Amino acid sequence: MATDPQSVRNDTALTQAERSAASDRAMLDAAIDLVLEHGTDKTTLAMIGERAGKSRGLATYRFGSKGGLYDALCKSISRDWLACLTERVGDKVGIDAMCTALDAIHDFVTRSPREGRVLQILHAGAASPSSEFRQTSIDIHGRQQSDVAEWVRRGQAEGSIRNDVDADAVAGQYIAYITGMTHLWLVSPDTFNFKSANADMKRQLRASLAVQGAQ
Amino acid sequence: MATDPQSVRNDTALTQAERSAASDRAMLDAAIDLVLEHGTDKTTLAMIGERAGKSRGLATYRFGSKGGLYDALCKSISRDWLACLTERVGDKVGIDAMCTALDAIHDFVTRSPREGRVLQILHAGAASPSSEFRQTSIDIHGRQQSDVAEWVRRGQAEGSIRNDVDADAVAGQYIAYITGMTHLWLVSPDTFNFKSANADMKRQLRASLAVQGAQ
DNA sequence: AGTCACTTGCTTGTTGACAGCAAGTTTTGG
DNA sequence: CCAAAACTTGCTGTCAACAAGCAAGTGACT
Repeated sequence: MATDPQSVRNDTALTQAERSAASDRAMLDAAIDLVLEHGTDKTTLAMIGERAGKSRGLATYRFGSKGGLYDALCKSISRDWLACLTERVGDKVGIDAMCTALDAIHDFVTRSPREGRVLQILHAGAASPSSEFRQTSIDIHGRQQSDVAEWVRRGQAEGSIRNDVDADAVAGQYIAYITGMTHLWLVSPDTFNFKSANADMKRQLRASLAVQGAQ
Repeated sequence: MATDPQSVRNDTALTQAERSAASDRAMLDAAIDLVLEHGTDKTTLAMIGERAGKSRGLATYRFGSKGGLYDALCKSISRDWLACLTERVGDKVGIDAMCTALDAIHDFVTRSPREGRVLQILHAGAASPSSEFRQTSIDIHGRQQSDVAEWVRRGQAEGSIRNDVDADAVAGQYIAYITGMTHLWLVSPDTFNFKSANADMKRQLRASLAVQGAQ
C-alpha cells in the first residue's frame, strides 16, 4: 500500500505502455517523412529511429525488421483511411455509396496527402515477391471489394441499381479502376486530374448501373 | 577492303559488339528469373552477373547501378509488349481497338507470364520517390493514354463511337482500369479472374461508347 | 603478315553503409 | 530492492558502388 506511483512521477515520466505507444507513433511519423523523401528502400531503420528522437536500433527492436515496420505503417494508415471512408459513406448503399467513396478518396488524399501517398507507395511495394505485407494488401483489397459488392446488392434490393448486373463483377471493375487511378495519380500527380477523373467515373457509374428512369 | 576480319575469326570468337549484346541479354534474362524469385530489392547485382555466367561485377559495370539495370529491363520488356500490342491491334480504331488491346494484354501475360509479371513489378516500383525509371514509367503510361485517346477520336470520326464523350477522359479511365486490373492480378493471381474481368470490361465499353443502334 | 597503339569487355579488391542480432544500460512499477 | 520493460550500443555478414587492372579485340602503319 505504501507506494503511490503517481505521486513520484513527474510530467515527463510516463507509464511503460505510454512510453512505447509514444515512441511507436513517433517512429511511424518519422517513417512517413522519410519514405516520402527517399522511398522505402533508401530509408534506413537507423534514420527512422533517430528522426523519432530515439536511438538507431529502436526501430529494429520494436518492429523486428524493415518489412515489419512497413507492415505496421500500412495497417496504421489503413485504419485512418477506413475511418474516413466509413464516416463519409455512413449507411449509404448503391450508387450513392460508390460515388461518396470516390469523394472520400479525394478528401483523404487532400486532407492527409502524406499518409495517402505513403499508403500508395506501400501498396505498390506489395507487388514484389519478397514483400512482407503482400497478404495484408491482398486482404485489404479483398475486403474493399466485398464491401462494394454488398453496396451493389443492397442497391439492387432497394431498386436503385439494375438487377441484370453482376455485383461482384461491378465491384471488381470499380476496385480495379480505383487502384489504377490512385497509382497513376501517385506516380505523376501533375499530369493526372483527380477531380475530373472522379466526375467522369461518377457519370459512368450512374449511366451503367442506374435503373432506367430512376434517380 | 584489304583486311577481312571474318576470315580469321572462328565460331566462338565474337566481335566486341556481339559479345556485349550477348552478355546484356544473358544478364537481363537472369534478372527476370531472380526478380520473380526474390523481388527487386532482394536480388543482388552479383547474383545477376553470376547467373548470367559472368562475374559478380559485370552487371554494375554495364548498367551503372541497380536502378539502371531495372530501367533497361523495363524498356526491354516494354518493347516486346508494344510489339505484341501493335501486331494484334493493327490499324483497328474505336471500340474494336480497345477490346483487342484487352485481349492483347491477356495474350501477352499468357504467352510471356514471366516478362509480364516482371514488368508489373517494375512499374509498381516506379511509385517509390527513389525510383530511377519513374520517368520511364510515366512516359509509357502517357503514350498509351494518348494512343487510346486517338482510337476514341477515330472511332468518333468513323461514326462507331458517340460524339458526346470526351476522348481524353475515356482514355484516362481505360488506362486507370487496366493499370489497376493488372496490378490486382499480379498481387493475387488466384483470386482474380483476368478473363471474365476482360469480358465485363468489353461489355462495359460497348455499352457506354457505342452509338445507339450501331454495331 | 607482323607489331604496335589503343579500345572495349570483363574481373577482382576495396570501401562505406545497412539490416539484423545480442549483450548491455536505463527506466518503470510492484 | 528487484524483476520486467524500454531502450542503447557493439558487432557481423552482406550489398552497392567504385577503381584498378587484365585480356581480348580492333585498327593503322609498315
